[in-house]
Amino acid sequence: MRLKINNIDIESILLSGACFRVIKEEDGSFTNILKDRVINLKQENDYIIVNSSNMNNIEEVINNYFDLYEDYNKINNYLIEKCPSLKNVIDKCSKYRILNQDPFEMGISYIISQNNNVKRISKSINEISSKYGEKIVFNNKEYYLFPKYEVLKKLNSDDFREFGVGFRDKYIVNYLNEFPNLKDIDKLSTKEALDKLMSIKGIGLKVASCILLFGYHRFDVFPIDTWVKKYMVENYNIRDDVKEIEKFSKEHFDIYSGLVIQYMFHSQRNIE
DNA sequence: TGTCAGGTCCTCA
DNA sequence: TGAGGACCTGAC
Repeated sequence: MRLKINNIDIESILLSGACFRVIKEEDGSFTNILKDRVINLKQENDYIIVNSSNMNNIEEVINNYFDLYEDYNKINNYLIEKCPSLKNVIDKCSKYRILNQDPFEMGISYIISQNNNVKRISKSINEISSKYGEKIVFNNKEYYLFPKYEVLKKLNSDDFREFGVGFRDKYIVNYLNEFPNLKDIDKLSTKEALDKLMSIKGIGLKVASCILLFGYHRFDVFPIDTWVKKYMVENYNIRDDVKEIEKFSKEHFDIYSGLVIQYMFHSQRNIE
């Protein structure tokens, strides 16, 4: 199926580091495992060619996944008006979007991400999925969906240690124990939601922020990591201090701080 | 062989 | 209140 898309670059979005299960194919397309299906996408200018193990509702699935219902032009114009120095970085990221990904999967993925690198994070997530996720055969290859909560909640820390997650094994178990209490998180204020996530031992500010930004689509959190710190220190002449960066972000980027920080991370890692 | 990775927790001033 | 070290592990 061929779908019209507006002003996005799927390669830079999928390889931005927020998506741990995407595979870049030799033909330039991308195979990715979503919550309930495997998709293969190839961008040709303003169109993407979509193939999937499940074509049901596919247009809506793609539009939602790439956040195409959100008006980023409007947000970007608002940000440039509020903070003109952002124009440069926003221009570089005009085709970037925050993906709508599964909150449960994001929780476990970002717990695994702490003090870790993308290659190893992906390896652990793929191995957990291969052992406990539903098998999908697509284009004559086997893929595995991310396992359901009901399956993973039966596991203990030793079961997770098998997948190379190291000391994070018990953090994952803590998260699984608390996950049922997170179902109303959308109703909480951002601060309440962060506090709730951070009450789980093994989830700090950075991981909680990533879960809210990438799993719950909260644009007003601050996932400040080493890349973002570097950018802010170099470009805004502020101290290498999370609290100071957070204060600055809130003042200058308002309810879209998380998006701006992601733009900075994106431009710092992929462009400069 | 040592260092590092998109952090968090714990201990100790 | 915050600085500094420990923590799993595999890639380079």
